[in-house]
Amino acid sequence: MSTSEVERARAPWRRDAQKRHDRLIEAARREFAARGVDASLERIAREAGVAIGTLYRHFPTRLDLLVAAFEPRLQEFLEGAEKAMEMDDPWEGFVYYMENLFRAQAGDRGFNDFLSRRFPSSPETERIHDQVCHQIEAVLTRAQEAGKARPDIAMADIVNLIWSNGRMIDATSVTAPNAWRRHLYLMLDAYRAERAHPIPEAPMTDEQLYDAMVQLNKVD
Amino acid sequence: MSTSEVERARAPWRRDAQKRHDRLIEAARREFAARGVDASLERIAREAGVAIGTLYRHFPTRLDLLVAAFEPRLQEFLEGAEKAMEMDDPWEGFVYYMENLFRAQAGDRGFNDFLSRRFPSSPETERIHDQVCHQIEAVLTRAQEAGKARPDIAMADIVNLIWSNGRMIDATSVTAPNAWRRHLYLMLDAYRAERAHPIPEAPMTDEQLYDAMVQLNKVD
DNA sequence: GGAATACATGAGGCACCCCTCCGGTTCCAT
DNA sequence: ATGGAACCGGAGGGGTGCCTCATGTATTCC
Repeated sequence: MSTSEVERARAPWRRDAQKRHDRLIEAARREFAARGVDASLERIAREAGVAIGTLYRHFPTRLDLLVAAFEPRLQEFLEGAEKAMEMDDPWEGFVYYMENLFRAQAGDRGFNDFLSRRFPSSPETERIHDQVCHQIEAVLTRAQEAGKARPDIAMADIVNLIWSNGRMIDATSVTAPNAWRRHLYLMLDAYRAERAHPIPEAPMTDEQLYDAMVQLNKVD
Repeated sequence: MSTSEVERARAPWRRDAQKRHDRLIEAARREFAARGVDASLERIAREAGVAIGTLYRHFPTRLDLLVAAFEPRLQEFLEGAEKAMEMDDPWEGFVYYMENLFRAQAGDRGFNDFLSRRFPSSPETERIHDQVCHQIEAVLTRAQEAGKARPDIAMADIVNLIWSNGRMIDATSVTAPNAWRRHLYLMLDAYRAERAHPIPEAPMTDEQLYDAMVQLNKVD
């Protein structure tokens, strides 16, 4: 809906091209959501009732299609994130942020993958990922400065939670679609400042984190 | 080593067959460890310097090869588990069990997958998985009865940790090979009785858990 | 040493997937 | 209404993987 308006404004497209473009995005949304970011492009084209060559004409790379398909879910996520920042209680804000994040992962396998990985070849997705990292940093720091979140954790630990949750969702989305929520609240108990116990390993550095997110693209 | 002795005793094999059998298992160990349980069988055969038909002759299904290849790592894991049961302090035992478990996952991508999934078609692996579930149940219950582990958690929650850790390892094994340990100790803080806050979702049932572990075979 | 048997080989069928390229089609402006 | 630009289709080349089976080879035992 918002997509077609924006896109239509962008260029004076032929009407048939516009129609196929829209159908491709719809099919991509379904397939990515159901099968993750590695979904078959040929299948998406088939699903959209369009030839594979046409898909490549509209979206030269997988990431182009990905970005177009995730737009609405990304907006939804960012709105929730903004709300978290505005909450009075820093801990409540942190909890709200995490629940919003985990829910976004749970709703869409593609978006789940998207949040877990990075795609160095795409400046557009890199920008989005940087933004999310900054959000996490901010919401966590605020909760720490209020004395509610334990001070010995870092952004990398939250990314670890994203990976954890991503896998939980892969396992449970069919069988126990709300299981992620239990896991989240259990994890939150680990992040509270009260009675925290020391951790015998340092958090990952920013480089390690980045490389690890890229690594997930290679893991089958 | 222990494998070849056992196998040699099992049947009066031709010497060349024995040699190829051993080479296949070695190659399988390497490949499963590096690429997970979905590693290419053709590649394993190539790696072993053997034709694909020969692989299938020795191991009619992938699971047959898997079981043969994981034998030593499974033994290692079970020994650690036994030690955990024998520790005096129930909480120490729980921690030791979890660290042993996570370390086993970290050391071998195939074993990592193996612990996260179930394979309904193989009675042999089902037996192993049942055994692990019982161990978890025992070591957790003991820590709970001693008042050290929070009483509102269940075996399913530990399996969630297995999934979480499995994904963390996929992400970090190349980049930050000890990251899983930090995550574990953070998680342990969530399991302590003293820190517990209520959780707004029930644990997964046994059926849900089983189905979820099977589901992971289908997720790409 | 030779026959019988156990074993190994690898081409080949099938099913996916990625991506390109060019002949044919559709649309729109004139 | 028609020419030319924009667009589309889909065959095809290259790759991976699973698994089978007819054919050829090695070993063992007499």
